[in-house]
Amino acid sequence: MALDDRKAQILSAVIEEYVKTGLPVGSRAIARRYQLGVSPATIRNEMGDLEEMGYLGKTHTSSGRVPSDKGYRVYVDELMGDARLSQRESQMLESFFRSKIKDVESLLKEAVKALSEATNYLAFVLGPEYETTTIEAIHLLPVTLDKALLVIVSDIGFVENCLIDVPAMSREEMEYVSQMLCEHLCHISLSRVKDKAQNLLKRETSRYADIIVQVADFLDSMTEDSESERLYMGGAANLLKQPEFKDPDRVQELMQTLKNGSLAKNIMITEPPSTDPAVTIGDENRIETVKEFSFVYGTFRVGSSEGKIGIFGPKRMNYPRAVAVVSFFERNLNEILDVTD
Amino acid sequence: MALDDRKAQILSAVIEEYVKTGLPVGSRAIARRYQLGVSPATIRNEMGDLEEMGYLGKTHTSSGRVPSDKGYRVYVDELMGDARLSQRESQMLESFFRSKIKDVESLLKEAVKALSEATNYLAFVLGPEYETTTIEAIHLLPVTLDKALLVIVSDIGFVENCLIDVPAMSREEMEYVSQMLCEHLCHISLSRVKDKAQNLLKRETSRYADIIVQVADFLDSMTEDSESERLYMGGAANLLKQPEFKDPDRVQELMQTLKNGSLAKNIMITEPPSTDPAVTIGDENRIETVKEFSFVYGTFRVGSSEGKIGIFGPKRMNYPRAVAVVSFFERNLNEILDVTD
DNA sequence: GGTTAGCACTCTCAACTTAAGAGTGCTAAA
DNA sequence: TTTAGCACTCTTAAGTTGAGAGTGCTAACC
Repeated sequence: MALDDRKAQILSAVIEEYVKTGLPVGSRAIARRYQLGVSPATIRNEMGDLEEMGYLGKTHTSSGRVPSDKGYRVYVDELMGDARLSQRESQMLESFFRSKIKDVESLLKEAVKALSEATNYLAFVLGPEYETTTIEAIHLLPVTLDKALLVIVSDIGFVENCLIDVPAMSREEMEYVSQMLCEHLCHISLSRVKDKAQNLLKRETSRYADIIVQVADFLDSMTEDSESERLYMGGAANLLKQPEFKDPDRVQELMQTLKNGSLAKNIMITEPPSTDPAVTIGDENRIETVKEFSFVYGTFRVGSSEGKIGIFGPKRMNYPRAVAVVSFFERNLNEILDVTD
Repeated sequence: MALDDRKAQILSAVIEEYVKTGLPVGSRAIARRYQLGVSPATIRNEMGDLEEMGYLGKTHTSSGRVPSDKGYRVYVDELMGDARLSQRESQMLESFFRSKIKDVESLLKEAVKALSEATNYLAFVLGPEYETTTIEAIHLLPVTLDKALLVIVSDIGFVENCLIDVPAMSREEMEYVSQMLCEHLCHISLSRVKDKAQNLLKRETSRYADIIVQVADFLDSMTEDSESERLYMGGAANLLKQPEFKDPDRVQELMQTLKNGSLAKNIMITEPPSTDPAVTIGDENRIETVKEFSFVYGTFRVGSSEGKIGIFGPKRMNYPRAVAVVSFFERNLNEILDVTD
């Protein structure tokens, strides 16, 4: 049985109604609120068909209908229209983007905040992968007699720093060490720079060996905690507003999910349908704990690597709007990161 | 009526029992589980007295007793013993502290994480105040032709950086500008450095004026968002485990409280009883939204200013342990920050 | 006089009952 | 093919009830 026009209309109506209210949708409600020109009984028959085809489900024998994952999928892919941001809203977000360009990291953090507020779901950014980024500059700056500040700038604008111990040395000498480090380690991807540092260490048995060891350690720690550190989240409290979280056990569960990095893992291992922004719905996700949720996310490029920005929320999500907003952020991020690069 | 020995024992017993179970405590339970050598009826009489004195309350006429804020207070001040961390635990935490010394900011973040895990409450650090810290060093580093990295190191080891636009200039010239900035702005507290920058600007009408403006802007933004940025929190999910958060509305409320900075505000305006660590209980707190909670926090000094580290949880808190753990963190933080300074 | 046993009384909580309401599926007629 | 009608199912909220826990009071006890 194919999805004829009327079935499509009814499916859309059920989903939109369900997204709005969170309650199972009955034939009456559809007939009343959507002018389809047929009686509840007819709609009932159609809904029966839709259920048989797997697009709708029931919570119990005599309840209204609830969309299934498959239902959401066909809705997202074929039925729903494009939502557009209001002029006012897109202007506000636009000016936000203009004002927050300080460095990549804080830009991404601010974007998360804005995205979560714009959608009322949890927003996240999965930062660009460290492995493929390269080191742009290394500097050593005097702080006190025996401490120096090591600053590492990557090609994508991330700046990391830490204090290291140094033997007492003159300004010029420190300058020289900086130069030396830069010469050997700059413009090399983070995944390979560690080996380079090792090599450098072998040749250099002088008083700078200790410094090189500390630089290498720091480079290590940069890539090491990348997994969790690269993920920024914001607006978790938004999720609690959803009626699906009336149950405190589920809240617990959700918090666990957020903490242990399932979000990031899921995005990395779930093959999204090839839309942009990508939408993965419920069971399509690969990590068990997020199979009750949906993702909408886009990709942004910065330098030679890429990151993701998107939202995470209940399957019962306003997809047209979610797609529109995420798409907006994706576009703007790409523009800005391209320019400032 | 004074708190004689037996009343004190019974009050302690009620509080400890209530902290354990979260349920109102009856006279039977006390008689059974604590060997006080008297019958439930006697305990009942004593509990009646304790209620009249304001140390205990009831949830309804024929329920067991529940500690009042005043009850907790006298318990914390006079009745509870000192808890000690197990050797194993203090060793683990000790070694954690040794391993995480990278820079002040990440040390504090890690401390929050560890503290929340050790106590199972929400942990927080209120970072040292920016206003009173001074600038230790300013550096300008070339990144690309028309961009430079501005790095500002404060006396307490915080490092902030941002990218700024610069006219094309030689290495030496940039070095010179760095020097110039440092000469005029270093060793001055952040609250006064903005005026200095203004002065500098008046004299300097050359091509560096634009740079100085950007530096001033950045200094501004550093102090500006200090309020919220200085507060690190961790372990919010822990709170959800508490039975008092079975009710989703309260969870909502709590999340709101955490988001809008009530924690920090409360600590700043609430006069704590002069113990160390400080403990403020329920109604003693000044911000309305946290009057159902307790704080246990200590002070650490770093450079010329100070910060707070502590936990936030329900009034029904294991105070002996909370005090022991927070005290441990406080001590260690002070030691480390004193040494690395 | 402090302590205790006994007992009536209060209140909560969980289990059960009930009635209203929403929704379905089926049948038969239009 | 559509629709009206109707019996049936299931949920939900609002009582109802009984068991259990706890109290306060009184009177007896040491």
